[in-house]
Amino acid sequence: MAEREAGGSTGRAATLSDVAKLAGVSIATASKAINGRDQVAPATRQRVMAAAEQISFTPNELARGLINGRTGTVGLLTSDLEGRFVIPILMGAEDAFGAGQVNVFLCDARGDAIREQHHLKALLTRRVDGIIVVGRQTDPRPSLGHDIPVPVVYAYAPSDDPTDISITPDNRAGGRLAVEHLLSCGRRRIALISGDPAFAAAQDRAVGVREALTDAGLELVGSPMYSDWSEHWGRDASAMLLRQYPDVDGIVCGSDQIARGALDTLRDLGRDVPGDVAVIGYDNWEILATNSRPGLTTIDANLQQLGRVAATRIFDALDGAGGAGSTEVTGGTEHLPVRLVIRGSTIPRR
Amino acid sequence: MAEREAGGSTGRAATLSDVAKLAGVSIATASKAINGRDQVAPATRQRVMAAAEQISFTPNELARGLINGRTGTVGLLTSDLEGRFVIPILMGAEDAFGAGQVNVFLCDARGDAIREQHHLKALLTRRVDGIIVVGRQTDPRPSLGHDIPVPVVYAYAPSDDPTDISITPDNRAGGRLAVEHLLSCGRRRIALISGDPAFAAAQDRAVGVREALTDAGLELVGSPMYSDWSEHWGRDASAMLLRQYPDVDGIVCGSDQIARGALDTLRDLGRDVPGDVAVIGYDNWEILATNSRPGLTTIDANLQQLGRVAATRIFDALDGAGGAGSTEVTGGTEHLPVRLVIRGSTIPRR
DNA sequence: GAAACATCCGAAATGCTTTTCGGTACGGTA
DNA sequence: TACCGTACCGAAAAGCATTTCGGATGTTTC
Repeated sequence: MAEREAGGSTGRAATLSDVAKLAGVSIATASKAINGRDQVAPATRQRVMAAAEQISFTPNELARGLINGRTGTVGLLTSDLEGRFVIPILMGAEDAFGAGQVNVFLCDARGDAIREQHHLKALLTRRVDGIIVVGRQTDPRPSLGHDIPVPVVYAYAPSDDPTDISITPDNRAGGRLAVEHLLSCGRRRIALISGDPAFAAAQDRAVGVREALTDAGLELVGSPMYSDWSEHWGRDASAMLLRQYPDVDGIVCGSDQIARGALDTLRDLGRDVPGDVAVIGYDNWEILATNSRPGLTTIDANLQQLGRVAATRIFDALDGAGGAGSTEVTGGTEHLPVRLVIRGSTIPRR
Repeated sequence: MAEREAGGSTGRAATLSDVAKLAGVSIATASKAINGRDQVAPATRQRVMAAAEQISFTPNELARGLINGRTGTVGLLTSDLEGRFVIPILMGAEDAFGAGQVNVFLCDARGDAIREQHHLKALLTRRVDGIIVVGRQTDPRPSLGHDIPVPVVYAYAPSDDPTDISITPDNRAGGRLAVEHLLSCGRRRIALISGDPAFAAAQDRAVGVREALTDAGLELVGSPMYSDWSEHWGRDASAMLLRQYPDVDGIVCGSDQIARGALDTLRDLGRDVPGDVAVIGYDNWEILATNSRPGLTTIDANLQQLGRVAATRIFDALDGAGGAGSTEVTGGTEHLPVRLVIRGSTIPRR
């Protein structure tokens, strides 16, 4: 009886000893042959490789991880329900090394601290090489603490503990970039509509906006308008803005959603974009930015790059800790540059 | 010298033998005590647990997986760049068993078959218990084949091989549901604006729409309008529609994006929604559906449920294959029910 | 007081790969 | 012919947890 191989879908995976037996060598030799170590005669290597191919042998990464202490896996801990931030960051982390070198466990804690602890424990149990914590705001979040046996990197949302390693987009530079672009489009009467003022993102971007205006010898039209990050607010705020300052010719929006709302209102009021008023958003949320009329110029946070850097920091920390050279991985918050994406809402197209 | 424990961030993780030594028992006893097996005196168990707690021991899941052949991990293979489908499916898969029981490797192939193969190989190497393949369309996709040593389930996009296990939302039922809802709102002159007719989703939903209308003794106003899934098309199509059939009182849209475009045009033309015309979308893409004016009634594909079912099928297949009972896991495409989400675009609010 | 029995614990094998180190065979040298 | 070096190969341990089975207690019963 034993077990049938019928479906092929159940056959126990081939092991190295199967390969060795088939090739007529010892397990040790098979291992060396497959992993390209020397100490193996070319003919023998050939034979082993052929055998491995024949029974489609793939080394068991579990056993491998057991030995060398590295699993080549990383845990991504998030509460980003939309996946808006986490997916690009994940792709970046995958890319940091060759494709398939590193695999990522994605864990969604759904904003629940208990669930986050569960996931954390599960990840440690699986011996991930490191953990990337992704928040959905750029406000500092509580640190996971320092009694974790693997490196932890905080991405997007920095840790509130300055000795942790954090990587976050440079919102201030983003604010500057937005204004500088509007200025280069010849705009001089620029207003700011942003989201919830309790968010660091709102504050930081506003600082950048102000700096750039000051540098140009200008001032903001009216005071910055804060409420929430929604399209509704974008619509309402821009209506108010235009009633009070009809000669505004540029609007910096704190998010693409707000910008969408602003575009809506401008249309309703018969203002031409970008002819009368140029509008710039923030986030480069494709679904919003590319479908608006006109397309939305916006600031992209380079999240993929952010993921790449985060993964790199983890393995830097590992190598630093293990090696004798002690490449001292220092904590602190690293601000990554952002990028301007130009579409029709600031520069006429076609 | 040896190595310092200073930071605490480098200390080699505790092993079972550390616990055993500390508790003054053998490794075997420590294992039994921690895993709640009997054959251990209560007092001994206490002692072991305390020791484990003290040095914060977590069992090495790699070693565990090596023994019992199950790793408790699942690979999620996708090309869904947006993460719009894959995130809910992932959450469902995580939920299928208790939190932290199953961890998911998320791999983004970016639409590249080569990269997909790389990821597939990497996942097998890591001895995942199964693989969920998530497409971004409901059109059948090429099967990964049958020479994979673990169960494979195709989610959202079914496999083109009918002997594979596929799980996909019931688009036809969705189409019916949309029309039935409009009918229940008293609409009788209903039109359909959908996306790319080459997509199965477009066709299936249209079939459902027609069926429901026929059942009610009605016909579609005009012929179904197909082009792409964008807001632009939604705007243009609805403008054309209203020019030709000014008395339309209900529009079924093939996606939320199209519906957004339609809402835009209706506004521009001074039609009241839902007073004059009711609009219903498809997908329940929150960012679009909740921010429109009015909020968009739409069909939700229950993706989280889909992920849950997919994960369940994998472990069913595993148990079926291993067990003697042979719970015969048959292939085929399973259509999961969808759900109506009512907002202001069909029923006046407030 | 001796035999039968239940209880609890530990040595050792298992799963799979890597690595070290000792061993074999062969060609060449004195 | 006796010896040495080289090039290959293999036995065995290590890495960690689980499980089986035999052994060591202590308890009950006749």
